[in-house]
Amino acid sequence: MILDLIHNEVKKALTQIENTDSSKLDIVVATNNKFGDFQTNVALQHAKILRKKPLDIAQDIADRLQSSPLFSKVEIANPGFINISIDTQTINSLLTDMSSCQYNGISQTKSNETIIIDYSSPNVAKTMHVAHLRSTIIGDALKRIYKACGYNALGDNHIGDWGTQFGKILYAYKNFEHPTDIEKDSVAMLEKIYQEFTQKAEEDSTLDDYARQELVSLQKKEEPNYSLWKKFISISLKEFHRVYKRLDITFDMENGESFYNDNLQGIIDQLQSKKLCQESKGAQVVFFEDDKYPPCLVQKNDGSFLYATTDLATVFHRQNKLNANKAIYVTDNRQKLHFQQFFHISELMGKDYELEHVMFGLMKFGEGTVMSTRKGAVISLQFLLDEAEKRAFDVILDRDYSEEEKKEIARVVGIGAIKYQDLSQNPMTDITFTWEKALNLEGNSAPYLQYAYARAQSIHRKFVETFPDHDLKSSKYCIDFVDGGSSKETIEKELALHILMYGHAVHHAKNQNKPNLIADYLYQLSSKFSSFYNQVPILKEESQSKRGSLILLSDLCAKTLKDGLNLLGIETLERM
RNA sequence: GCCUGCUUAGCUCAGCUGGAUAGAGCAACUGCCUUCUAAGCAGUGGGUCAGAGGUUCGAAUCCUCUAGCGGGUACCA
Repeated sequence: MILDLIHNEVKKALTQIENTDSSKLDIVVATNNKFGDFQTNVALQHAKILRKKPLDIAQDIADRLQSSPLFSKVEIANPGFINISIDTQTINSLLTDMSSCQYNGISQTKSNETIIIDYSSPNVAKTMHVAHLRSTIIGDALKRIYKACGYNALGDNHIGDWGTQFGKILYAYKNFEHPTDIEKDSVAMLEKIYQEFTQKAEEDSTLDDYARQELVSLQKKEEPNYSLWKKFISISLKEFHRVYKRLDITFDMENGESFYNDNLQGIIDQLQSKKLCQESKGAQVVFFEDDKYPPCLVQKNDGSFLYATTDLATVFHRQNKLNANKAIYVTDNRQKLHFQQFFHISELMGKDYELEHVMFGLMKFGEGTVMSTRKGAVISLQFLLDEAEKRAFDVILDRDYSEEEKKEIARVVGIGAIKYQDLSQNPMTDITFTWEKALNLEGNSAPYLQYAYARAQSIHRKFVETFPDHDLKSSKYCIDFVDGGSSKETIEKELALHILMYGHAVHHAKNQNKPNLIADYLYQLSSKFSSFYNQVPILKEESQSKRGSLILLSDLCAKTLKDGLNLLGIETLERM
């Protein structure tokens, strides 16, 4: 909002000058406060077009900006920067606007577009482990961010509930020994017999044939396989949902792969009638023009379908039944080619909305952090969360809270820390898992942000207690920074300006599908608040009106922290 | 082979469509708890942005090449 304001003002000035192009106009926060609050390099960009010296152009623009009441100072600097200082009255009025804004300064999209976010997607009969964290948490954050910007964002959990592995599981379940009480410790049991099957099949390949028979029987919906399959799914879902609940993750729908079974043949028919696929080595294959991508199989030579087929069916289900305007898939970057292929195919088939693949890097494991399904040394998500909560609990062990409060604090801090360490990193880069980092509760971590919030809330409580007659509703922002002001005034203004950038940060994160941009913003916000906290004792401020202004600023900062953390799916605490 | 991604401080990572002195956290070191919560604040040290060219007023960022590491590449998802 503040940027839009400046943007419009500069644009106005620019249009008064001939042959300028305001489409490239970019306003950024000044890199150093000696360069004012914001800066732009439009003059430099126009030097060539206008065939003038950049400094002259900058001067011309600056002259036109001087008269704006929004700015207190407009200066030019070599080689052609324009440095803009915001008038404190402007800041005060923007803060007032933001305080009363129900969206906390996040501008809302006018189109009521439906965005499907496809994330998490665990496989039935497999334990969720740390590597599943990324898709789940990033997808959930994206959904929250899109919603905050006014979109109709829907989460879909595309569960892996179909495929060849079920033949193996069925065979193993029927023939291997396992606890009869399937409800107990069940996913672990299913996983165990699956591993057992894999081992035995290495020695005895006839097992694979038996598994195939079980699969065919399942595909024909024959009993008992069909019922068993349903049971495996319900057991798995039950366990997944326990984890989701702990992580505060929700979905608007959970259409697993099997949901699309009845549409798969239709996809092949369509591809064939449009001559998009052809038979090759007994399978149905899509070839791309100029061999842009390697061929993509949509039906195996035994007639069964593949990943790409299901995904194509999903694309058109979302188009026809959900009226999607956009679908975002959150998966790891190894699947890049697959997404390129089926995105391209769906384009040829007449897809009429936008598809986007948000990829993230692999989770790697450092020394001493073994990660192997075969060796059974997996770090389960449950275990990781338990550890995080334990670590958080230890920090407050001696504090004067009830046992129940301590548990709640440990829960919020522990889960928050796990989420934050993932979300604060650029999704694209590989993430190296270490216990040290995952359970870090200091520095740039969730507790740091939660702590800033809790401190602000604490001030608020004490403020109300100490000044019971103070009417907060009649308080006004009165930041009155003057050039060369004290460090108190400087940090106050810096904090205010940063708060005003919240809406921009959220949209930036949305446009790039990078929640870490919000994490970054919030870390800086907390850091500025912590400095402010140390330098400006609000309750000691003698002027009543100034005191009122400071508490409003602290409150707005707290509100923004809470709002922003919520976008990352991280809870806040009133005390910790 | 072909396609594709990565390489920034001792470690883990930011760095937006090119902009002013490349930033954080951890680790190390120095101060600060009778004052709104020290999960904190203030500060110090630490860099050939893998290497070489190019594009231009200006490059960690864009282009080309080289090296190292990773991922993908027809019946898995």
